[in-house]
Amino acid sequence: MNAQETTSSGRPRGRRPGTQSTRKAVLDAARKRFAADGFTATTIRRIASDANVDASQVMQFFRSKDELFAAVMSIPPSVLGLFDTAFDGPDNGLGERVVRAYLQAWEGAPEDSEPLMAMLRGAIVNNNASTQLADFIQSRLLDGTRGRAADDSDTALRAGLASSMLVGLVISRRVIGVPLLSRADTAAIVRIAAPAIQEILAPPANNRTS
Amino acid sequence: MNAQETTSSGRPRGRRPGTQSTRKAVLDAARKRFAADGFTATTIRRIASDANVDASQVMQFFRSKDELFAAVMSIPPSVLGLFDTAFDGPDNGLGERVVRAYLQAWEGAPEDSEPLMAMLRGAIVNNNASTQLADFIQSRLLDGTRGRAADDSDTALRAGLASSMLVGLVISRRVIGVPLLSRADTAAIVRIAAPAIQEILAPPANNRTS
DNA sequence: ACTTAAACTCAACACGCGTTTATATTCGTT
DNA sequence: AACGAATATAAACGCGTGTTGAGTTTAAGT
Repeated sequence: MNAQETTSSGRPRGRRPGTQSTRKAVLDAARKRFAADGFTATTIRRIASDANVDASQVMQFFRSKDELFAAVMSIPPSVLGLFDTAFDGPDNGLGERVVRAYLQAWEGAPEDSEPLMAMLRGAIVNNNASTQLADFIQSRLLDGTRGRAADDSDTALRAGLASSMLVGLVISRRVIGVPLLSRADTAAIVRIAAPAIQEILAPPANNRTS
Repeated sequence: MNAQETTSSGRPRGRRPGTQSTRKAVLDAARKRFAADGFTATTIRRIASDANVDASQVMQFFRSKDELFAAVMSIPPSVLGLFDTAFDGPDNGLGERVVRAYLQAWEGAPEDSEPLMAMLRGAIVNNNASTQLADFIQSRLLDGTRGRAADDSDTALRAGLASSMLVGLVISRRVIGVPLLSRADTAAIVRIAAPAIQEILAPPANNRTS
């Protein structure tokens, strides 16, 4: 099955897939909506209307709301790069670089932050999103901490812990909207949070287990 | 208006309010459901069925889904006490006591943790919940830190920051379900997180601003 | 010209939701 | 016994949802 009529020269017949401009428009609208309103509150009809497209076209390109959401959620490479480079350089200042990386990822350019916000908002309601966010929290810092200190069994735990705490900070600022935290500027937050994260990722010897 | 038929002795007529057993059953079922499934995924019909009650009775006792949710979310006094007492004692060990208080509040007895879980899960979708959680994050630690250190302008910020981070930890463990963090036992988490929180709430002098 | 498939439009379906209305039953009070 | 409020039951309403299918138009191939 799935056989396609071919000419003698083996080329497919019929109209060729055009510019994917419509698909792109839908994807853009979906990313914005999911990031702003969350998974449940976002409707396919609304996305379609935002993209000036019929709702059934959305279903044609992406096969369901879940698949559309999954397509929106993937973490942009530019964000991954942000975290990778955060670990370059000496232990000294590690906490600050990591905190900055988190804040920048979630508060930087819309193309970067929207998928992350969608992931964050969706994680409570959508299984796909919570798995993805769990992966993110669990593994993102691992590369950075690996080989940095004596490789105890709790290096991974430390990485996950720091990550979860920083995600909590972002949630409070951007999702819940705690006034005190939303209002505070990046510099103040970095100043306070950086030493704490440093303490977790590269603790002084007297706090370590082994 | 709202006048009620009264007898000559001024007492109201008609059947008196009975035991509130049904209302209580609904409230219990709702608390469990909201905590487990979140606001949107929880339906009134399901709550009613859990409580062996007709859905329209739920509407009679609580006037809407939102009001029912609000009734469920209030933070239990026993939890508030937990935080109050966490700040008794010396600066030394403050971080550990606070971390323990958070973990215990969210992982202790169901009567304590369910409203908090409902609040957490609801905060993404329900305005009421996010306001309540914002209040919680912003103010819970304030009492504890007040008067503890020189009362800089950023004492409140430090309190909110620590709170948001610990909430992030709880979200990762209990809502998102990051395997690494869910699996880890309380002792390990306290050991790693306590110094970081201590660093935020009662930082060494060289990290402070004023 | 004719065929094929992609892109698009329109209308409808089935379902579950929060909520309302109407009606029946219980039961303390007069 | 009669009343009236508290409580319970049953059926339905209106709406928005994700999703489907049928039909039309457009573009690329022979």
